[in-house]
Order: sequence, then structure tokens, then C-alpha cells
Amino acid sequence: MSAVDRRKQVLDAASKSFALFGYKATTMEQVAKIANVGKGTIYTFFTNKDELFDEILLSAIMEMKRLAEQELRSDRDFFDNLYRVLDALLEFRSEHELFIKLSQEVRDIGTPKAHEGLTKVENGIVGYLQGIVEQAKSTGEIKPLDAQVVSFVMLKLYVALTTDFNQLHKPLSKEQIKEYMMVFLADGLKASS
Amino acid sequence: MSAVDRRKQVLDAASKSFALFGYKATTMEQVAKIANVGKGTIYTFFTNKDELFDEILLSAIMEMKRLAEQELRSDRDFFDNLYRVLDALLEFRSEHELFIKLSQEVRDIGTPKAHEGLTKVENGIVGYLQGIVEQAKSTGEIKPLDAQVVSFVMLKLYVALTTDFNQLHKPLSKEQIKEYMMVFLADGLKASS
DNA sequence: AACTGACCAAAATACAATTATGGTCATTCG
DNA sequence: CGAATGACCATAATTGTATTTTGGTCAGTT
Repeated sequence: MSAVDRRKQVLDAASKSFALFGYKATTMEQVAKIANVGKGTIYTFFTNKDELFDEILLSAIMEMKRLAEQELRSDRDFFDNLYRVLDALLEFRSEHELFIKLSQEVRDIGTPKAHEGLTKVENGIVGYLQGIVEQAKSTGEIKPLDAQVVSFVMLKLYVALTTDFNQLHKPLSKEQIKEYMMVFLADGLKASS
Repeated sequence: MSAVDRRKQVLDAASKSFALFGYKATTMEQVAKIANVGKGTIYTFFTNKDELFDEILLSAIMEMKRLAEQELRSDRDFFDNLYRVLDALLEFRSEHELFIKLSQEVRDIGTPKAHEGLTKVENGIVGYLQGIVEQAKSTGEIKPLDAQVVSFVMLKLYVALTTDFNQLHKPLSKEQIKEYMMVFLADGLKASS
């Protein structure tokens, strides 16, 4: 059994445990047991619990990028691509066991590391969007504004419509969400005169 | 000393105490002492601590409405009015001792009642905006969309630009914020061809 | 040389004792 | 006589302490 296999064993075990129990309730012993490995072995691959967690988040972020990439179609315009990418990313985020568990953990006991992790994922998304926005800027499809601000707002807007809003009201349908996204991002509220 | 005066004494004392110490650290005895009344007297005007708190929040919300009203100018268009109203409201919210203290309290110890209170204020703002949006809808200045969703997004957008964004980056200037607000709300990102 | 698990200091938890607080009401005061 | 009061009480919050758990190490095993 090669070193690479063991590393993967640990990584898989940790993935499962973090997704199942969250950051805090995942113990290194637990991970070792699931991975069928001595606890010391984990430390030959990862310097500590944090780094192990980071590595798992990083691979989740890369997975998200892969998914987003799939949604990009050169035969569609920027806004259509944007909507499908955002949708894929947010759907992935809201269905992935790990993120669900981490969100609960933040809400219920406020584990700082869990919060940090979710922020890191969010930044990953914004960073990815930023690239798309930059490109749309260079092709002249959108106004020449700061791509960081624009992509940040995009994410916030999407989260506001999909998550924040239905904390207080009836959730919006996918079609409604798409409509509002397009209104605010593409054309604005102003009545076309 | 009339009953009305005593009620106001209590209200003023409670205002001071909530703003100075937050919800949790404000005790009824404390309020009584500041108001120069016996503790029992408080309960002749308010059934409990919660209701006392509610009354204070309500008066803050009404004060905000008053401020917003001042900003409305019939010689300006909807978007200009909107920006100035939002600005006044958010500035008030971010400078009012009570709200600063409650925000800290939520962040540091997560007092549910403090969180609830801030949400109530936020809902007050959205409710107020809703009225303005309805009116702009009826005059045909903006597209005929659900006013509740639109005003909710407006607040979220403003908070994203003024508060959320500078948790991670350099704060935006007032001019930049205004520019971005107008882009997303009025005309959208799409390059004017 | 790779791997392991007993071991340790430090952190988290559980529990008990103590204190503080919201709310009441018999008594006082104007 | 009715409005005002503060001692009083049940319960919630806090503090202090004993106990357990956990991240990380490293001498020894495979």
C-alpha cells in the first residue's frame, strides 16, 4: 500500500467525518479509525487538523470550479452563462453535505473554523466569478466596472434572493429568481421608456 | 409628577441603558435606578423587559421614518430620492448608539433578543422602502415588479456595498457606492450599445 | 523507514455551589 | 385610596472545580 494511497485514505476519511459531524466534533482519532490508520500517520501527511480541513475545502472549491466550467457555453451570452454558473455553484453549495453541516455548526455553536471555512468557499466562488466578469468586460458585453465589486455583488444578490429572502417570506421560484437576477444585473429597474 | 412623566422617565432611562450596556446587561433594577423609580413602577407601564425593549425599538423606527421623510424631494426622481433615503437610514442605523451596541452584542455573545431587535429594525426599513417603491411603480418610473422583493434587494445591496464588502476589502467611497447602487438598481450592468 | 498508539499538556466539558435577575405583591406613602 | 415601592422568590446565569477529551508527539514496533 503506497504512501499516496494512505494519504487518500486519510483524506477520504476526513471528508466523511467533517461532512457527518462538522469541524469541531471531528476528532483526529475518529479520522484515524475511519481511515484504518494510526493517528500518527495522519501527521506524516498533514501538519495539523486545520491543514487537513483546508485541503478538503480546497478540493471542494476545485470541484465547484469544475462544475462551473461545465456550465459555460460559448454560444450563450454573458448573462445566460452567469445565471447558469451561479445556479450550479449555489446548488452545489447548498446540497453538499459538508457545507450543510458547517452551516449548521456556525448557526448552532458558532465554531470559528467552520465559519472561516465557509467564507473561504465563498471567496472561491467570488474569485471564479471575477474571472468571468473580467472577460465580459474585455469583450465589452458589460460596463467597465471593478470586477471584484461586481462579482461580490452578484453573489450577495443571488444569496439574498435564494436564501435570505425566504427566511422571512415564501421562497421564490427558480423562474422568479432568474427574472429578478436579470433585472438587477442586466437591465436595472428603470422602466424602459 | 404625573403618570405620563413617569412613563417617559422609565423610557428614557431604558433607552440610555440599552444603548450603553445592550439588551442582556441592562437589568430592570438598573433601569429603575436611572429613572429614579422603584422597580415595581416599571411594571405598571410595561408588562415585561421585552415589551419595554420593543417600545424603544419602535420609537427608533419611527425616528428613522421621520428622517427618511425629510429626504424625500418631489423635485427629484425616484432613484435620487431612493439613494438619499437609504443613505439617511443606514447612516442613522450605523451611528445610533443603540444599534451599534446591539450589533456588538449579537456578534460577541449572540443574544437572541438583540438579534431579533435588529431584524425588526431592518424590516421597518424594508417596509418603508416598500411604500416608496409602490409609488414609483404606480407612476411608471420603474418596472412593475413585486415591491417587497425589490425593496428587500435594495437594502441587501446597500448593506453589501457599505458593510459586507469592507469586511474583506478596502471600503468604497460614498461616490463609488452611489455609482454602484445606480448601476445595479437603475440601469444594470449591460453595456449600453 | 513507515507506521503506530501510549502518553502528555492543554482545552473542553460536566457538575455543584453561588450569585444575579425578572417579575410579584404586601406594605407604605402622598 | 390608588400609585409607588422594594423585600422577596423562583429560576436563570455565572463561577469555580473536578473530570474527561483531544490535538499533537515520539519512543518503540513492524
